[in-house]
Amino acid sequence: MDRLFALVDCNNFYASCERLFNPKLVGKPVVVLSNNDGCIIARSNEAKALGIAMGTPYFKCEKQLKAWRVEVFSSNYPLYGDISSRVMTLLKQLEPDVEIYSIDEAFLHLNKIAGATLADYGMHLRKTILRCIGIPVSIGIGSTKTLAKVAGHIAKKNEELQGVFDITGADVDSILGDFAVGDIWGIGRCLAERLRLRGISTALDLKNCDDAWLRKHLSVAGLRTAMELRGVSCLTLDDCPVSRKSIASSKSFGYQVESLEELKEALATYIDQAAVKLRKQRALANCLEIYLTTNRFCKTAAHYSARKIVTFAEPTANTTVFIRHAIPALTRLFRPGLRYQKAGVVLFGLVPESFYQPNLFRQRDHRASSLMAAIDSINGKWGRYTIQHAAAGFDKPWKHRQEKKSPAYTTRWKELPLVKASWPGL
DNA sequence: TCTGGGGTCCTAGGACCC
DNA sequence: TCTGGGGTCCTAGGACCC
Repeated sequence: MDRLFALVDCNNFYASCERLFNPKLVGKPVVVLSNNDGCIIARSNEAKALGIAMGTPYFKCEKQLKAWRVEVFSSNYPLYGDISSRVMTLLKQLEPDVEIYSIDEAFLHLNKIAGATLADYGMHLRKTILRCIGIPVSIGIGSTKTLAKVAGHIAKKNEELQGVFDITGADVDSILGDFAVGDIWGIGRCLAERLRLRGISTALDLKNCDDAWLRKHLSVAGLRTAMELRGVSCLTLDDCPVSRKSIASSKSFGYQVESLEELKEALATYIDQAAVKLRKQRALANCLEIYLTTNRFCKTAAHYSARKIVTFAEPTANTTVFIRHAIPALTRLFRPGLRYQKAGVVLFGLVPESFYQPNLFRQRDHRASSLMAAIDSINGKWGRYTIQHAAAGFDKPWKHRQEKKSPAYTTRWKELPLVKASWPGL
């Protein structure tokens, strides 16, 4: 029996999440901003129809959006994360083999079913998700992941398909001939431009390229993409989640920060966030990288960006150790008189907790891991920052902007949606 | 004034080894 | 004049993804 791939992609996911608990947004143009209310990262169909481009800096289009009466939201990750896990849980109930690819996409394995077309089955999945969760999805079906992605793209763009397209039953070459090379999964802006200069502008052109040429100019990844377009499956369904190889935390500041003290607070806060993720993954880090940067768009001052990697004597998940090593490194990178825009931390060289190798010359500090576990448990119960390192500061004035955030409807008791009912005659 | 954040993979080149 | 060969590991940088 042929195993086929389906890609389930939530339409305009963040904008759709905002609509779930705010039905007055239905039919209206909605956009969602990135962290720090910086750029537009999600748009409803109505917003797309107005010509609002993905990634536009908010400050450049704020007036225009107001004039068009576009509804604008800061990103609300607790909400999107929760809705995403509901969609994924439902998918796993409907199909056994599911790979969660991103917050709004999943790949599935489909089996050919006697008596029903794959498109019919896709339609059934789509309707079930819409009925149970309220999120519209597009579904693409193909013999490889890359072809399923192509099919998903077509399903989304062509209304008459009602959100589902099965490329296996279609004239693949004629579809690929109309499909821009830059829209292929794995071909980004740079490669698309490089290909275009060589006269390769459609997916069909790429599919028909010579293997040796592809290997040389686009590396193994490009060759693999072309193979997948030919129907040769090179990418498998990855249905057990792999542990991360690095954990990062960084954010732009709400204003340009000049003082070392504020940078220290911010960095300690980001370290704290990354360390919590690390411990959740039951892992230890061997290395930590810190970096800070001034505004790269600023034309009046030279851009400064610096980073420093610290390696530990033994892998750890202890926030105190991370902060103790990071602060001196930050102090060395700090240049007075500059206006810093962003700082961040990356924990890497991760190993599972169970792989911990004791240091011959040192005794493991078991009290530290108990302390971390206690802090995580308190913060888990009473909320983030209930207990924290003093180094992370308290007021955090440098924090990023989030001026238009909707409530955490599904993850905070205090922010549950209110339902108002009125009865005639009462 | 104001331009996101968090990941992965691949390659080239240098350092180093025998 | 002519300065090895083969291998590993690490890092930086570039490209991609959502």
